[in-house]
Amino acid sequence: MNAASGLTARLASRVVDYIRRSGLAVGSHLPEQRLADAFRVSRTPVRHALHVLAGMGVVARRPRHGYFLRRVPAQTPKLPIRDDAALAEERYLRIADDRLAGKLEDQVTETALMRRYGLRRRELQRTLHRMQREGWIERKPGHGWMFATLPDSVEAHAQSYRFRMLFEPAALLEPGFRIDRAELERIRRDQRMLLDGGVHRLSRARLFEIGSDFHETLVSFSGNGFMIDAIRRVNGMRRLLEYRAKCDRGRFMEQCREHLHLLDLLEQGDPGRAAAYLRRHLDLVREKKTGIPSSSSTPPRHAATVTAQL
Amino acid sequence: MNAASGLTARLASRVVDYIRRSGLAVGSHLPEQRLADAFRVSRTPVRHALHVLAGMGVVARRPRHGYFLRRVPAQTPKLPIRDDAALAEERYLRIADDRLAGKLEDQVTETALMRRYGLRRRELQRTLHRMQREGWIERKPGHGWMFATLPDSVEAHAQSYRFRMLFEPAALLEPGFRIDRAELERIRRDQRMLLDGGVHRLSRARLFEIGSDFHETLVSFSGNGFMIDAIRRVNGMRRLLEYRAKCDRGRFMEQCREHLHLLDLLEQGDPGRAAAYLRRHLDLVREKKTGIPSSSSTPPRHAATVTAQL
DNA sequence: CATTGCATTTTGTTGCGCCAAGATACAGAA
DNA sequence: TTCTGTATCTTGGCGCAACAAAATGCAATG
Repeated sequence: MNAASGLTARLASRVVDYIRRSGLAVGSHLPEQRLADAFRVSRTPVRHALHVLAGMGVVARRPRHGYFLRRVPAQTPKLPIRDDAALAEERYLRIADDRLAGKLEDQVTETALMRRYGLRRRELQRTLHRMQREGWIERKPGHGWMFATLPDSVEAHAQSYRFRMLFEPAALLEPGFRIDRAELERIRRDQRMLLDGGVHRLSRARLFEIGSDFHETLVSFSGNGFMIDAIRRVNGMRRLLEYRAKCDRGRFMEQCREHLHLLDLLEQGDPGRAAAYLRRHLDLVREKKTGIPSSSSTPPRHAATVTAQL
Repeated sequence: MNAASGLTARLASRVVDYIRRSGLAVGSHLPEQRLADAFRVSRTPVRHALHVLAGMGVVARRPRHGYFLRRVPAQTPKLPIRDDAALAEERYLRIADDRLAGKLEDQVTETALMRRYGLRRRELQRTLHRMQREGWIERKPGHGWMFATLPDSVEAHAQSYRFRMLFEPAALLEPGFRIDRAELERIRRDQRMLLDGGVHRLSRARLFEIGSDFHETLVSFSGNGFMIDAIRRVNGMRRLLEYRAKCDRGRFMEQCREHLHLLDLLEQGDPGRAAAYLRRHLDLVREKKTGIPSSSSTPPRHAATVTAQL
């Protein structure tokens, strides 16, 4: 059973999800068209997915009758996915690491990179375009690419936190703010897991991911597409910015506790306090990361003037 | 003299700029290598650019001696540019317009669009990818694309202004805030020109552009890359959002006056007041565009709580 | 020796055709 | 009917080759 095409693998996972969610009884019939409609695809890929699941013993096929549920799969939906995204990520990181480690010149050509990393043009281009979007490489006017002088890590960090402090707390106060219980529970579980030893067990990359996801999920509750977009983009640059910063796992646990407290505040239905708390949280992290003391030392006149308009 | 390749055209413009800026005397020699170094390209495209300029009478060629300045070109650097970006924009708008006018189904395939608009795959895909980034179309799992249900125009508008009110005024208070005199004068001239009848003379598209540019330039003074990115993205969606909103040219002139006043405040070196003014300006525009009254009617408790942390 | 003129090499884009994967249509079984 | 099984059509990704554009090297010139 080879890894199948992207879609069939993804569908297989989604079908498993669907089964577990819908609480179907063992023996239930799984009509192809029903699933196809649910997932907005045609029957063909659904059929392939079911074939894969049959191989895993989740469903059984009765010729001329279709597929039937055989056992509700264990918690893990299993991932035999030919993980394109992960491969792309790996390529990205390989180049990013080399660049940040000073192993790549300021100016490079595509073919040189293709040779060096054994990539095909398409793959490389996708990676370069991503970097371009993130603003740390740009095309030269003629041929080749040029790495932008990396924004000074500390200053960029400070900038990102000042930006976040503006809109993340405000996101909690948006008129469209609605908590998605399931999502909230998910990020709460993640944070608990981190406190429960995960901080020391997981890779840095994974820690980044969970942290980013926490804030992204909160902002997504606001329903404000512009803010959601903003937090995504800031998060997209976090890894780059934090690459050289050391990872203080002690401080990280503190952050988790703050995250959990924030969730509690939210659930108590007081978005005002939650927002204020989030703001202080961000300010603390900012101070820790950049060493620049809180802005409360700057004359508060400006801020007061601005917010007086509220 | 055909439109030449993108780079040569762009170079031609830049060379003209360079000539006008450097105040070279008529008759000066323009060594290819010097220009090539200045623009970070090789001599080849520089030579092509000079050839084009020779055709326009800006420079003269003496065989075996190279190119010499013949007359310092008039104010306008002239644009014989085969404007790729503009073509892309046109394609984008053509599809966007049709969609917004309800002429396109919710689900479409690439080839259908290619036929309908006579585009090549590459061109279409670039357009679709842009739309995807902007969040109003997405791939179906299998084949084809699906237009997302457009965010309700009024609500999206309100969201964008709430977002802008958070960070645009704050941009003026960023520690790295530095006014670029030349840029400031440029946008001031633009606004004056609008007041001076431009509002009624120019196309809607051009009005959009000048308005977007005004705010983008202000935010760019902050030096905060995240905020600059944010305003660019918000502006990128403005045209789409305002497509169906009527264009009130009277109100537009009022906006221009406010813009000019804002520039005055900035020049007086009081960013605090400028920020406050900008915030009120945005709030007024928001109210005008969405009909939703100012948020001051909502309990100010939240805002106060948040900003108390400043 | 700096610079042009020209030839050659390198680079990156575009068009085209192929093919796996998805959509669709239809016949037949339950 | 409703659903499966199967055949056929369509879509869109991928690699290759050709081409245009840019870089590079070198001889010739003032």
